Amino acid sequence: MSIRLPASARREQLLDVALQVFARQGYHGASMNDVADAAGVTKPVVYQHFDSKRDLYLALLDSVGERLLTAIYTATAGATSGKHVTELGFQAYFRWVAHDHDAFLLLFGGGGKADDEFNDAVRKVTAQVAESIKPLIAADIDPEHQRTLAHALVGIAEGASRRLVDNGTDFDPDLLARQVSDMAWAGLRAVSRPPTAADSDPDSPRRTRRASTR
Amino acid sequence: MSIRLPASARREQLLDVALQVFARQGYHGASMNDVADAAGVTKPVVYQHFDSKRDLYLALLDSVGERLLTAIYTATAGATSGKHVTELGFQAYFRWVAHDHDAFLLLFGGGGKADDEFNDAVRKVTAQVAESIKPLIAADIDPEHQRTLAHALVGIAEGASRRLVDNGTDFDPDLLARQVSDMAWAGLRAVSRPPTAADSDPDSPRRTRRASTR
DNA sequence: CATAGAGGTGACCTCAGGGTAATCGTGGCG
DNA sequence: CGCCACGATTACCCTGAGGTCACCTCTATG
Repeated sequence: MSIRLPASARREQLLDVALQVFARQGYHGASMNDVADAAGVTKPVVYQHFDSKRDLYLALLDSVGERLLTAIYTATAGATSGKHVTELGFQAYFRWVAHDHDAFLLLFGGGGKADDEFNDAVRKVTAQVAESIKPLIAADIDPEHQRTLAHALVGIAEGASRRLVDNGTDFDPDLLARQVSDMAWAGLRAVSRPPTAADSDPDSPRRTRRASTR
Repeated sequence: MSIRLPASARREQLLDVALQVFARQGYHGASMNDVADAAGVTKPVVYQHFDSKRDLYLALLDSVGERLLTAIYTATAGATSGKHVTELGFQAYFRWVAHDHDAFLLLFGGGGKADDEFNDAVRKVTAQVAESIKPLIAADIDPEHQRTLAHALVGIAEGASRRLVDNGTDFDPDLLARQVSDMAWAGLRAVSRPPTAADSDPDSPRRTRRASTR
């Protein structure tokens, strides 16, 4: 038999272990037995703490999403300028990825289930991140356009992270944040300002900026 | 019994139908019976054309990835400037998403399986897109940094698309491409040029740019 | 019209895996 | 010391789904 643990500790351990297992093997690739084994315990124990596999997985998604969001919120709370917010935000994101590797895989690793409830949990996170980004975007453009750009920025973080995570190489999140936020901030500034001569392209004359995405 | 089709036509139909089914229900959520039913046929027919579920899914990933890549390659072939390439590239991507909705979901919708072979198929696509983007990035920066930015750009397209696809709203891919590529191109230009006074932030003094991500 | 072969089907096998019921063992408390 | 309650286990059920086999049916062709 395994070491006995008080219920609350066991529950925490199960969440920890399940995160690893699901991150590595995906939702379907991981059986409840796998989770139990990884925790050094048998299946019914898992069911004493979580009603179902879904339940366990949702609990994980929530807790993991929460961690990312608070990391970003607290990191950017003390920022003094748009550029500063951008860099600190990316920094928090990449630190989270570097530190909480499995959490990133769980949310964005693609091992999930095509399930409305699961999708919602993930989308809610990205949407909230995007929302926290929106203030950085020039207020004089169409809100729909703003949202598009905000989600594009979230995509930047995801795209840069995924490559490194998939690659398996360790990386310096702070350096990454500088590299990426430099680009992102420059891009953000540009959308609100009239183009300079250097930006224009002789082959595609400047068109008028329309108002809506739809 | 269903309408009889010649083998090649049936195979094409199965690929078509399977794309829809897998895109909507995910790899695990869709059974081979579902695919067969959707094609108006029974399971053994599917197995006459594909050795296994994996086989079918991989065939789909390949064909779908191929479509995206050629769309981008042909679209950007005639471009005359970096900015132009950027816009045409995004345009091709977003048009692909708008037109081949299910293909996007299959590759990036997260309904996949946490499987090395599947991941490789998807990663190969994003890596190739990133590779085609790399020439746009200032050549005077570290190659690893270049790759990071290239993948970040791919992330932009993915992030912007995912929101719209998940949302279910139709969108104008060309408008989207303009909005996004404006930002992206401005960002790309900035990383190669020394920062202007307007870009600097009094609270975070300019640091020296280091060379590597590792 | 007979027949070969391609296209298609119903029924089945097998097994992984989610979930449960009954039981066991042990540590703390009266 | 005895016993209760909580933590854990063994053994099981049962459904869903991947995959296969033997058989059927239609159509083109000589």
